[in-house]
Amino acid sequence: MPYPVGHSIAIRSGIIDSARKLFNRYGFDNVSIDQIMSGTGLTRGGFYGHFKSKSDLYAEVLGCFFTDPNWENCWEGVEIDFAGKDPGAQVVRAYLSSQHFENVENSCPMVALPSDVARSGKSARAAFENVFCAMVNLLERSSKNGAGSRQVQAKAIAALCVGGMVVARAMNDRGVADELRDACLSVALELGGWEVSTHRQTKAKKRLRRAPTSA
Amino acid sequence: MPYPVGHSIAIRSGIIDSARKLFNRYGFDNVSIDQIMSGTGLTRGGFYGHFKSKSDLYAEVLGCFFTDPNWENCWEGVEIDFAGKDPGAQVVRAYLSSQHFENVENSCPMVALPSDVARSGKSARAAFENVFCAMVNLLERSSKNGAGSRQVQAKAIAALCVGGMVVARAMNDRGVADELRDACLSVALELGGWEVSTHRQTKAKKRLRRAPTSA
DNA sequence: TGTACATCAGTGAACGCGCGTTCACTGATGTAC
DNA sequence: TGTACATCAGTGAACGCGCGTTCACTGATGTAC
Repeated sequence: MPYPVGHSIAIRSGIIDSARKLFNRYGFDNVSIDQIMSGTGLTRGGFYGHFKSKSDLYAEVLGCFFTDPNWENCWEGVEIDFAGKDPGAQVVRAYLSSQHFENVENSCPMVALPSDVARSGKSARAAFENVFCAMVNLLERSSKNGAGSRQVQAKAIAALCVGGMVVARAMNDRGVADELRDACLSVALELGGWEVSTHRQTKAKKRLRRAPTSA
Repeated sequence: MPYPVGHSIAIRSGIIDSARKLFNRYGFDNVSIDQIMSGTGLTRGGFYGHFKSKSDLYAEVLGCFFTDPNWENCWEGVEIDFAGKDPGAQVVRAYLSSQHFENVENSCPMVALPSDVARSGKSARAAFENVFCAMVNLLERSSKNGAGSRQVQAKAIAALCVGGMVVARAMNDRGVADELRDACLSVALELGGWEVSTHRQTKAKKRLRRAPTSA
């Protein structure tokens, strides 16, 4: 069945999507073009009809990862009401949730690929920085803590979220990892001046998949 | 000059040392045996006189990274007086110092390789977990904060240290990275109930190299 | 409506390169006599 | 002390494999007449 319904653009974004998930799971350097193309149901030769080279794809996925204007869409499976009450608290809860912990494929790339990015070039690091700063800004605007500098607190909260998840993912014992997430969550909520709810499990709901956005 | 002074053990630990630095810099998967052996002044063939395979070396370096009983020796360039005043505060200052930020080769592997470890097997993750827990224990014992659970605080402090550094390393702008380190430092010191000194630059002193320990 | 041709996305064999691994060889050191 | 041999760490050419990339080919779709 060499000619399915969709046309070029759909296949192209399918390749990017396949690459995104594989990168999250195996890292930037451990994914072959064969694997990526298999993920879309095609063979390796077809790849070069859509991308000039592997590093071309690399750059494009990075953009998709990090420079989406709705950065909250970068990591999926989580729904946040940005107009609702305490969006910062919602972000923190969702970020440190067990859903996000388990969903490696659709993880926030800051959690899945930080050391990979640290070894990468300027553009990757700049993109990472943008996303982190966007997260910090959101947290700062939503903060309710009167004591001390809100900006400093927001930075620490973001570092707690990302760092807590990165470390939790690198652990072997799920129980220890869960305790770490919980500890980071309660301290982060306190730092933001948000209510520490009794039921720790976040209210984040699974979404199926975001609709494939244009661009 | 094929036969320098040292004998087998010295060369073996030289290989491990070379690998350790290269892993810190390029990640587990981006280092070839050629590179490792070049770092010791030998050629690739000689490698297999010391190790059964590349994954053998991998496992051994991991042990050297993470399971050293003096985990503080895992990351170098920093001197901490564990019998002195507030060793926890010293660790936090040293961990988030610009020296540690800059010294990628001798970095704490938790900062340099977290996503690599997350993708690795049980043993790597267990080793990572041990080091992190050792850090948490040290911080907990040294904590002076009376409010709330010290264990929860210690976990958050450790996550702030590791996470702050991981994120800072993945950024492009040095100034933004420095601000993040500073923010994490002041919040971490507050969480531990330690004095936030006015001069932020840590008192950590460079050491030349730790003496090659036996085993 | 039907035929012939152009287009074009995808195929899969093939190429080149890098890297892990092997192995016959080298040459210095240590030892037996 | 001197000679012959064993040992042994390291050398570097070679092998096989995986992967990025190329390219001639295939076969379905669209279009001209």
